[in-house]
Amino acid sequence: MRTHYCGHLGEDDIGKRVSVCGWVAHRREHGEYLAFVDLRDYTGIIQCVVEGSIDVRPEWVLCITGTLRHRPVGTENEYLSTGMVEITDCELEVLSKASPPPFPVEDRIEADESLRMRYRFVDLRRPKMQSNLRLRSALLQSLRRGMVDRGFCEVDTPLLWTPTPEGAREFVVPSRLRRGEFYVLPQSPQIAKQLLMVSGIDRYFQIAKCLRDEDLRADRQFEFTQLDIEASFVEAEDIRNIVADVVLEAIEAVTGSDIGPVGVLTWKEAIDRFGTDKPDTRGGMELTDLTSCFAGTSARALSAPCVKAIVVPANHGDSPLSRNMLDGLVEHAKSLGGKGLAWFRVTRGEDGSLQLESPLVKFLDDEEQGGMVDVCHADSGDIILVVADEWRTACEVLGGIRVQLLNEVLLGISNGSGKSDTVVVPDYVSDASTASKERSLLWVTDFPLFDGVDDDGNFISAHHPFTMPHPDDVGMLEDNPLNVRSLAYDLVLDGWELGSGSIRIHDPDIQRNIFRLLGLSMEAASARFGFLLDAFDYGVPPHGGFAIGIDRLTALLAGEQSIRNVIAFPKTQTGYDPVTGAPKKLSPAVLSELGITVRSPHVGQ
RNA sequence: GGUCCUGUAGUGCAGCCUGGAGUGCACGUCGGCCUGUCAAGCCGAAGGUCGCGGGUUCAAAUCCCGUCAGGACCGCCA
Repeated sequence: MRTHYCGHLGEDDIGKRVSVCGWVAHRREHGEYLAFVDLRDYTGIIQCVVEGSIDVRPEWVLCITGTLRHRPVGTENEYLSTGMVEITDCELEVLSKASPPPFPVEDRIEADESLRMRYRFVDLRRPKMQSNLRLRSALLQSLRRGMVDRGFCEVDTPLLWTPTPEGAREFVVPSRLRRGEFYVLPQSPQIAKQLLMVSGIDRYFQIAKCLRDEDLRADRQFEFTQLDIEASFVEAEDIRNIVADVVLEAIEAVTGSDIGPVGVLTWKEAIDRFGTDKPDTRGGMELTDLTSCFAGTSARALSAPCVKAIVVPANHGDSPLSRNMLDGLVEHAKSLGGKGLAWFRVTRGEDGSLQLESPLVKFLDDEEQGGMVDVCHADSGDIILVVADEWRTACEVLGGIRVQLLNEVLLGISNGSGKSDTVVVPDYVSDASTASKERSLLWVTDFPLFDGVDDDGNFISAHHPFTMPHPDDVGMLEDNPLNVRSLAYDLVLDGWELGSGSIRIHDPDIQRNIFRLLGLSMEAASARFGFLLDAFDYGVPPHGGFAIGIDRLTALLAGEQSIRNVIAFPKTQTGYDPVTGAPKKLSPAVLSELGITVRSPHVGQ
């Protein structure tokens, strides 16, 4: 049926009789004797010349057979990859007619997202979405190749699984054969892959679907894809090197740019300097510590165990933020859990000295004001934003403000889908290269082992209960557990957490101790994942692993702000699938067979 | 569970603050004209539950309350 793809035709093919298949992108009729049809497939668009009148409409599916020739001099189209040639003497076969599409199949038209979701099959025809899906495919292929080349063995693990202790809500699947009992869909293949280490698989990987019943976000869907990795007889450094190599290779393969090497920050440093455990190190505005400046301050707003600041640089000597924007930031700080946000405008007084303007200035003595300006290296026109609180809260609130400023106010990051006003069908490789620019790729290491204490006084795993404590800190497990670091590490790209991993506990004594601190009795532990503990009795190698979020990596490389744009059929924020209408009610017969009675919502609460 | 933004013709918007006839723009659709366009051009036509419900008012797209849907975020979540 087809001899060539539309976008592949070029001057080398001139003179050939060709057949192309695709969708009508545009049609231009010039009366009775001349018409043009632009036919589109995923590779691009080719112009076909029809001498006579035609009856075709946009998005009809055609097979066009004709002779390829040079376009007449002066009619070439430099914006089209096939713009030097055209198909003439066309025979048109209509393979399928089509209703007018609900929105134009072009990148340059911004269609409403809910409409795009409902007609996803049309949306995916758009060149940008095509390039996103193909970028994802190329990325997966490269990652898989990288793992296989390093001796990793791809193993499938079950989707019908058992509850595991990772903390996220799980999707539940009723059993028909064992009425009243349930499977859950895995939040990750974590325990399965640890079992595989006991089995001597040595190096495992899987491109795995993970399912978590948690609220959705721009970077979170119920179901997402991870490159899941586990290896035996390794240390954290080994895992990190493998992951870094594979990821850098894959990024270079699909974008053409080498963004290595991968930086390293400890968790404490990341929080201290950037106020987040997933810092985007681009854009400056690191956090400055002002605690010592306000050690004995009488300003109640700044009297706290920790005082942190960021300096927003002057914009051509002028204040970078209006009063309105500052008010917005104060609100944002509160929504992030801060008590507030203090701001100070730095100005130059009549005598040439730097002065501060702020509602708080009257509460600060000269030494405090001068100290703040000095420590911040602030200059006229700058704005100093200050949060005073416990160390972690102060850092994290200011970190959230920093992200807000970098994303929305200062950088004005484009979403990458806004196209220029050309008709070039973007080639996914070159498009991704354009989007890559400068990147911030780094490891965050030395996470705390515990995140805090729950209401019952038990410690909460920061990662999961099988994470190995840092060997240097094991002595603190009894006296000072919250300061114990773990052998867990995250990979962070441009401020997005790309993945995380750890060295696992393989020593039963340490594991028992951790369970105890987590408030998990051995009975409770063995009820939940006794099969893993059993397995560990039969010869467990030291092991550790990692998991990389494919959706996020693809979105970043594609220049997309939401992973929905790199997933073929995503769900909305309320978990609805606009294409199929899922989730739906089940018939009483089906429910009965499963032994399930549905209580209507809002009853019995 | 919460905060914020959006909802007007098939599509993308303007109108809303400051109430006065569904008021307008562009694209698309349909019809006509047009032999080198490429987001073709020109002429004409059709196309509306202003998301939905209630309230205020002589009068509501506009103001108020509620609700639904989509989105961003907090909580939650590797």
